[in-house]
Amino acid sequence: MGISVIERNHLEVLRAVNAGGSLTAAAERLHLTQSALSHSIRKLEQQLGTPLWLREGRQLQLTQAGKYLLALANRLLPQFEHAELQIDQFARGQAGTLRIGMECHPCYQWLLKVVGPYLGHWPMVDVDVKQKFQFGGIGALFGHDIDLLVTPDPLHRPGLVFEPVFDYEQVLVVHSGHRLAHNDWISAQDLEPEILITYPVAVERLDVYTHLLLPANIRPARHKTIETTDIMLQMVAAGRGVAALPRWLVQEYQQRMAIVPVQLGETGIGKQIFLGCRERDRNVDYLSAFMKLATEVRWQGIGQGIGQGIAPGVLSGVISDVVSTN
Amino acid sequence: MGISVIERNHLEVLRAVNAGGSLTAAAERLHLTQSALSHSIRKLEQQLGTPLWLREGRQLQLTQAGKYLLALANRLLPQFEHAELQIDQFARGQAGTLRIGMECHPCYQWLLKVVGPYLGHWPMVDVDVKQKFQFGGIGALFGHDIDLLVTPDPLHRPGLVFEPVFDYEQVLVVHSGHRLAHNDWISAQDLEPEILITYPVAVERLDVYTHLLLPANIRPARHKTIETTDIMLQMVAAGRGVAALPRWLVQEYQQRMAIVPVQLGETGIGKQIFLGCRERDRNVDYLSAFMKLATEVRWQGIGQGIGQGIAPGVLSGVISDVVSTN
DNA sequence: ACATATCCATGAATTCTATTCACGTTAGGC
DNA sequence: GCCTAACGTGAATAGAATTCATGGATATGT
Repeated sequence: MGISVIERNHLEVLRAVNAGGSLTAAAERLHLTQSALSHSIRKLEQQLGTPLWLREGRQLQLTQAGKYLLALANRLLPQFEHAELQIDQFARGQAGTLRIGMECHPCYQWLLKVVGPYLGHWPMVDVDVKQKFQFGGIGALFGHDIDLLVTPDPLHRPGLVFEPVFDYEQVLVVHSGHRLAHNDWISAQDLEPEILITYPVAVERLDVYTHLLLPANIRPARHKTIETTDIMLQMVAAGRGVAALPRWLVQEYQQRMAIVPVQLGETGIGKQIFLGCRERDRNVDYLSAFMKLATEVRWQGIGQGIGQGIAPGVLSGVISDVVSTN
Repeated sequence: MGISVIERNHLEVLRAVNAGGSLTAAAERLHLTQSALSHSIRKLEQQLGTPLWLREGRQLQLTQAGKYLLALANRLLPQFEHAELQIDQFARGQAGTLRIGMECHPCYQWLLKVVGPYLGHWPMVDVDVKQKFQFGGIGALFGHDIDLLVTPDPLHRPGLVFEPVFDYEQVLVVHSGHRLAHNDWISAQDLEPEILITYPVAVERLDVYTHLLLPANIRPARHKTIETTDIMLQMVAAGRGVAALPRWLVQEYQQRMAIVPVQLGETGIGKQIFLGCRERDRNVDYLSAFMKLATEVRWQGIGQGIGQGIAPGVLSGVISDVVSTN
């Protein structure tokens, strides 16, 4: 049983040197003398039996072992840091922070409806929403970057649990004066001359494509991507293109914009959104409470939409809370 | 910027106390005095601002914060430990250990054909095969428990890369005197009176079910599960049941056993096996070399089978090398 | 080419931290 | 009620990590 040689400390050093570029800069970051760092590094290298940097002139070049440790540092240090925050919350009598990841753009509006009541029931829990993941939502769950994942693509695997939280219909949104505005439904051919606006994600994740366009082997005249739902709908209302969004979402905006939802395809495109978490976390009370609440909200008005809409002020207020991981 | 308070050290304490049940036992494990532990724990608890254990009489009960840290320890410590081993290998001039995970039972025979040449080309790389995963193969990849995954269910997600490595046909194996032995193909109805032998995995992962039985809503008379391919085929050869396996595998055993492969379903069941790794690792030379070699082996005789079979001795010899994670 | 500013390494001195030792306290078993 | 097993505490000590002072090496600018 070899005793521990790599300490958290060492990982901090690797990260700092990498970030600072030089030993001296790293020392500064760590509130240490350059000398201290030099000593500590030398000792570590001695214990490991291999150098971590090649000293080329006054440049430090990571060796293979060094790169390996740096990767480890980037992986583990965030977990240490988050653990400290979490424990600090425990210490203050709070239950912790629920980090929710979102893989589906328009679900944000739905999430807000759940988060509101949730925060009321669990005053000692903070909620944090993340929307960008280096390794995708699933990776973020496995990597403990988030605790819950809202996604249209569940993945029933050992270690993860998904539950459907709501169903909706994906429809085409067009300007109310649009030639397709009064169609019963839209075919792939109907879209051929159109400008299609979508979120900037891979085509495989866009249902208009997978369910309608790709099977018919048809592409719209143009395909533009826009990040935000609001701007997207502004474009549609201005007659500058068409978009595919959940029906309930369109209905909420319909009050104040000249837009119309139209069924996509002969049978319509049905979608399901899932909420997933790590299996181990199922007995974390404030987490399972969120899942329970989320599944209950399902029956409470999504799809009826109009009248339950959220005031724009509230909406944008909460949106600004969103934290994005690089 | 709060400075680090949780150290690897502390995680070791959490784990040791949990394993030992008492402070004294834990101290023993850590080659420390009980007093040292007590001091160190007190300091940690002070810094965190919350107790990690409730002292109930002479029993230690983990608090919420303590449980949280214990989970962290169980997650992070193995990574530290593996990193130390890996760096030790770097230090000895070795490239490291390639940890291959397997999610498909019969692929083992295929893997052997790749590992042999690979070990020849990369004398400084060790290979380790793992077959059980707490969180499934994907979880093991994300959690850095393995570096490569052999699986029939690839998952194209950001952060992971999969490549097909070989195709094969899944066939029914029956005793050569079996009533179905000379059928052109097998229908779901044909299986109804049979005893079906499979590996002990979920029905959804068995192609006989997903492709044949479930669609027809038919179940075989009995369903037995057996761990090992050899015993499974012994059973089949003894007329005690039928099984579904890759055609090439059956052909290899056919030389020394009275068994016959028969096509499953009218069109046959085609399968593809994939090799996956973390995207970041793609530029690790010895790892990408394995993937390259694996894709090349595809054309070299799998499916022709007979004559290239592996001698039973070699086979079982290597099988015993398999390391299973709890 | 020379001075200069950076940057890293080293050894001895120092400060700080972890560990031990010795003892006290508490809870449960017989 | 006494004995054992287990944890807590304070002072003493052994052992680390950190600093200080310094020197050598390498780029940069004039």
